[in-house]
Amino acid sequence: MPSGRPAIPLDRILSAALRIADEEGTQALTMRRLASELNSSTAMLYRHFESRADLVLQIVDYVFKEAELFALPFPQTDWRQACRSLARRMFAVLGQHRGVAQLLLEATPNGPHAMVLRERCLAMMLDNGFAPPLAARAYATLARFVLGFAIQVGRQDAAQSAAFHQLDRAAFPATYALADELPVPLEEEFAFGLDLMIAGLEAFTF
Amino acid sequence: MPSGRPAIPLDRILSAALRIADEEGTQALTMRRLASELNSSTAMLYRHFESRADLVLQIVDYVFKEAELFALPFPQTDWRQACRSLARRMFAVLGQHRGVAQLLLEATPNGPHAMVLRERCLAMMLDNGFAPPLAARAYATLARFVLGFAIQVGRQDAAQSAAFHQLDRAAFPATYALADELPVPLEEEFAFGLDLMIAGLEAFTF
DNA sequence: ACCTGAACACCGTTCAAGT
DNA sequence: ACCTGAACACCGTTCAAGT
Repeated sequence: MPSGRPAIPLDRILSAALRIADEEGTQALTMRRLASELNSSTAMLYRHFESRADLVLQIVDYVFKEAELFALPFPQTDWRQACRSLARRMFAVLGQHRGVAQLLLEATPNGPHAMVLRERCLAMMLDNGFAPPLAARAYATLARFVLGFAIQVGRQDAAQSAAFHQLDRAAFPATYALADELPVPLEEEFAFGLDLMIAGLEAFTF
Repeated sequence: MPSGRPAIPLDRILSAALRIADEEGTQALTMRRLASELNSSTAMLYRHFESRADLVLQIVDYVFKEAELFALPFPQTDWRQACRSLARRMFAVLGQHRGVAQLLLEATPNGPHAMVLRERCLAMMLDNGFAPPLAARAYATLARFVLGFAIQVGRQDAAQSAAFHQLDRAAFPATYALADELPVPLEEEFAFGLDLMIAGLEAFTF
C-alpha cells in the first residue's frame, strides 16, 4: 500500500479496546491483542499512549463521555431522587462495561466530564440546604459506594447458591434458616444499601 | 546439601507471600519473586498450589485466620455497636493487608473462618428481632460495603488535594466553595457511610 | 519423594530500520 | 512523519532430569 495511509483515529482504538475489555475481560486487553485487532503493531499504540496505564485512563474518560452522565437532568425539587437516580445510572454504566470499574481503581477520574458531574451534584446538595461539610462527605461517600459495588459486578460464584442448603444445620442454624434468602443478588444489595444511606442522610437534613 | 532437607512448610510460604503483597503490592507477588524469596524454584510452588489463583485463595484464608475475625465478641445487647465494630475491624484488617482486598475480588471467601463469622453475625441479627429477609440483606450489603471500600485503600492521588483550590471559580462554584473539604479521606468516607447505613437500618427495626 | 534448570508461550516496552 | 519487525526483560506454567 502506498504512503498515503492515514493514522488510525483515536476513537477507533478506544472503542476497540473497550469492546475487548467488555467481551473478554480486562486481562484480555493486552497491547498485542489490541494491536492485532486493529491490524497494526504494538509500537504504533505507543504513538497514542504513553503506557498501558495511559491507555486505561483514556478508556475511562471515553466511557464517561459515552455515558453522558454529566448531562443527567437534576430534578432539584428532591435531593433523594436526584441522588438515587444518579447513583443507579452510574452503577448501571460501570456494571455494563465490565473492565472499566476495575480500571477506575487505578486512576481516579479527573477528566472534564467527571468534574462537571461532581460540580452539578455538589451544587444540587448545597441548593437543598446541605451544610458544606455534609455535602462534601455525602458526595464523596456516595461516589465511592457506587464504585465499590460496581467493581464487584460479575464476580459471583454460580455454584454458591446450592451450598447454603447443604450446610450442617446444627453447626450453622442461622445460616441454614436463611438459606432461601442467600446469596442476595448484587444489584439488590446495591439498591438496598443506597436506600439505607439516603434514609440515613435524612437525619442530617432538617 | 544431603537428602534430608525438609519440604518448605506452607505457613512459611504464605507469610512470605503476604509480606511481599503488603510491602511491594499485589503486582510484585509473582511466582518467581516468591520462589526466590524462599531460595527455591517456581516449580516447587506448584507442589503446594494448583495455580497462582489457588495461591491467592490460600493467602485470603490465611489472613482470615490470622485476624481471628470469627473470634470477635458480640455484645448481643446492641446490634448497632456489633455491626459497627465488626465492620470497622474487618475494614482495618483488609486495609492493613493491601493486596488481600484485591485478592478477595477474585474469590468470595467460603473458608471455614468466613463461614463461622457469617453464622454468628446472622444469628446476632435474628436475636435482635431482624426479620429473616432483612437479616440476609443487611448482612450481605454490609459485607460488600466493607469489601468495596477496603479495596480502594491506598489508591488516592497525593497530587489531587491541591487541584481543588486551582479550579476556575466561575465554572465550578460549588466545587470551589468546598475545596477545603475535599478530598475526603477514605477512612472518613467509610465511617460516615457505615453510620448512614446503620441509621437507615433503624427504620426497619421497631 | 522432592526439587531443580530449562523450556514454552506469553507480557509491556523500546528502537533501529524501512517507506 | 508514521509505522514495522525484532529485540529486551519480564510473566505463569510445565516437565524431563537429577538427588
